[in-house]
Amino acid sequence: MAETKKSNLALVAARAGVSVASVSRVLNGGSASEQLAKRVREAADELGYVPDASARTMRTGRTDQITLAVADVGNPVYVQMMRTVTGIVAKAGYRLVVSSTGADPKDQIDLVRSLNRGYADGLLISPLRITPDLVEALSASRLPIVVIGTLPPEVELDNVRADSATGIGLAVEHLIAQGRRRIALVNGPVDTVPGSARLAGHRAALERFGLAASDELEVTATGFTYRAGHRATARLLAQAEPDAIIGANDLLAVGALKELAAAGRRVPEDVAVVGMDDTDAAELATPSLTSVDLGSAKRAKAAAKLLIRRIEDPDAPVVRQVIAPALSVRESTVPEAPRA
Amino acid sequence: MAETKKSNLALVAARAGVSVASVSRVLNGGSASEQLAKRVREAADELGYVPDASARTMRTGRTDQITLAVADVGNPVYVQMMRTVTGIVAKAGYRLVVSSTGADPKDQIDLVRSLNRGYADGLLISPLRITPDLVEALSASRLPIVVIGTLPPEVELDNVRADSATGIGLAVEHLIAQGRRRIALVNGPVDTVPGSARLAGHRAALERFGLAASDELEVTATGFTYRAGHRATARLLAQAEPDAIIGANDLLAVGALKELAAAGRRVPEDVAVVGMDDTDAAELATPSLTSVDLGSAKRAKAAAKLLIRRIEDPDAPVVRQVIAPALSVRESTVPEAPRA
DNA sequence: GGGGGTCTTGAGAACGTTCTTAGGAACGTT
DNA sequence: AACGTTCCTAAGAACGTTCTCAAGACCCCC
Repeated sequence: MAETKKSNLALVAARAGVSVASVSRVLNGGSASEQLAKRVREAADELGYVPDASARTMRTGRTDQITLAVADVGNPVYVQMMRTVTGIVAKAGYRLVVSSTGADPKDQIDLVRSLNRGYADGLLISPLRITPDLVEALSASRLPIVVIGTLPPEVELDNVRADSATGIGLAVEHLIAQGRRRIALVNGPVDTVPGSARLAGHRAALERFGLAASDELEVTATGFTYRAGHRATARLLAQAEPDAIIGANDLLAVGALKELAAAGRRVPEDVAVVGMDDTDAAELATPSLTSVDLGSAKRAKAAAKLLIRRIEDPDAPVVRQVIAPALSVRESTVPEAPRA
Repeated sequence: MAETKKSNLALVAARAGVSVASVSRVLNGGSASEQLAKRVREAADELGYVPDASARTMRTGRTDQITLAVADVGNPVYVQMMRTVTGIVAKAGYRLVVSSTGADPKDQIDLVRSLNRGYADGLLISPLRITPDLVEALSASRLPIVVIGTLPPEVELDNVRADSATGIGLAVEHLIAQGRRRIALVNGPVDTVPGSARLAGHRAALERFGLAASDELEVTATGFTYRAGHRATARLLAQAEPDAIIGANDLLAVGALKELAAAGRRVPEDVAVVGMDDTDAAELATPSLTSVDLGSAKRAKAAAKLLIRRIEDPDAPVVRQVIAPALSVRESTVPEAPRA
């Protein structure tokens, strides 16, 4: 069947002895006589015809693609989101393309701008840092956009966010129930969206339960990575004697586990550890990691649905959703945790 | 500046009082008088002009995009590849889009076919399973393609592969040097490219060192995941008494670590464990995992360069590269492994 | 048997860009 | 003063598709 040469509607039409319009109609399921349809399909097969995406896009204004922008493909929480989103958009007839932007807001701005060239019908973005420039670029974009993460309240964009504060509250409550009192936070950079939210959440939770927050119990890692968590925990142990550590995400918490082991502290007997995001890394860790499920899969799902709605109805009212957190208890906080 | 309405070259040209051709020339760096260039740029700014990607693509035949198809975004080895590739293609002026296909060859075939519609200028693909249909689709594609992974020898495609057999040889050699004799393999599905290669490599290595290969020491997990490794190792321990376990990738090996801990075996004292791919997961594990570096970063880099070359010179001779493995020794095989 | 309807098909415009071709102005040379 | 060069700019075709519009064929019913 398939010829090697690139073919187009005109060639197919010529071969079938019909007009270009008819070929297009047949191939797109329009009405046509059985006889003509058969001739067209045969000709298309023989020529190995494949429609050209850019020509179709130019004509229709649609790409049937949705872009998911993630800051760090190495973070398992984004992996979870990718998996969820892929399924949802595929069901609605869109292809998902993933764009890894890096942590720099400049790259994200470039991406948002470039999408205005018409690479995709919509954008799902979960920015690590929200700068005024980024907000400006997002707002100015012609493209339907749904932001996963917290936005300034005045921004008129569909938005699904986690509730870090409540999530940390769950962790603190659980730790206090286990008799812990010196509950430290190994945070990521505080100029990021999750970093600032988790710092505030930590302080609020301690206060709520009548524990004094102290600078000693808060350390800031250089990123949301395993290695950064490792180093930051070393600093923490040099300056304080926590009996519990909350990592601002699972990777940081795993880094803390590592450093605690190296420092000869037993987990959870000497120090309990809690992660956040409840990703595969939490289950995979030794001991397995109690983790705050911030609903990454639910967030991704809600965001994807919101985006599809927005694409189909650009004038729909702006929706802002908050996903409630939950706690997954594992070995790192209770000696006799249930095993899978 | 930016108007909200979508604009095009004709609008810019009208506003600047010049022809469409001149606007295009100015914006693409062609020669033009300073005066005209200035008028054009001002008009473009005022209208918030953004060129349309599909129109440009239709005219030029280029998208300046490269697609990377990965079977499983959750596998850290692909994360490593994505990171590497992003940098290389960006330097050459391409945008990278990642497509997550799932393990089903059918999805991969769909992707390859759809790319013939002109979504990208080239494809980087690392198939888990190579079926005749997939080979057929890859060969029939008009698009420049580089395959990361082993291909049937008759396929005329640029290709970069790992050397699993030698890699497993390194692991076995190292384990034997540590006094191990009953060296088991926790493999992934054997109908996959890496699965079959690693099974063959295991048998060859045992034979080479004068150890008898036995079915008891080989178990096959349902996938290359942490959970599958966990379960498969449980089966292994029920049927044999290994003093060393090689996981066909790091996730399987981490699963083995977990199961060994649950079964009360000490690592590395009772059982040594080696992973493959040398990903972040190996360093993150407790104890940290000795792992065979199959050169995923190097492979990705070489493949990206090959693809760019192929795009720029479609008639270049077919290149097949093999990346040599290396062993990263950590705590899971030697009691006193060096710590980072 | 004629009028009005439905159904099938084709011609051609349009989407927004790039690039070829060629016209005209300015300038230098003979 | 005529001619050749060079530079700048404009006109218009082309990429491949979809979709509107109109024309023709056919059928039904009064």
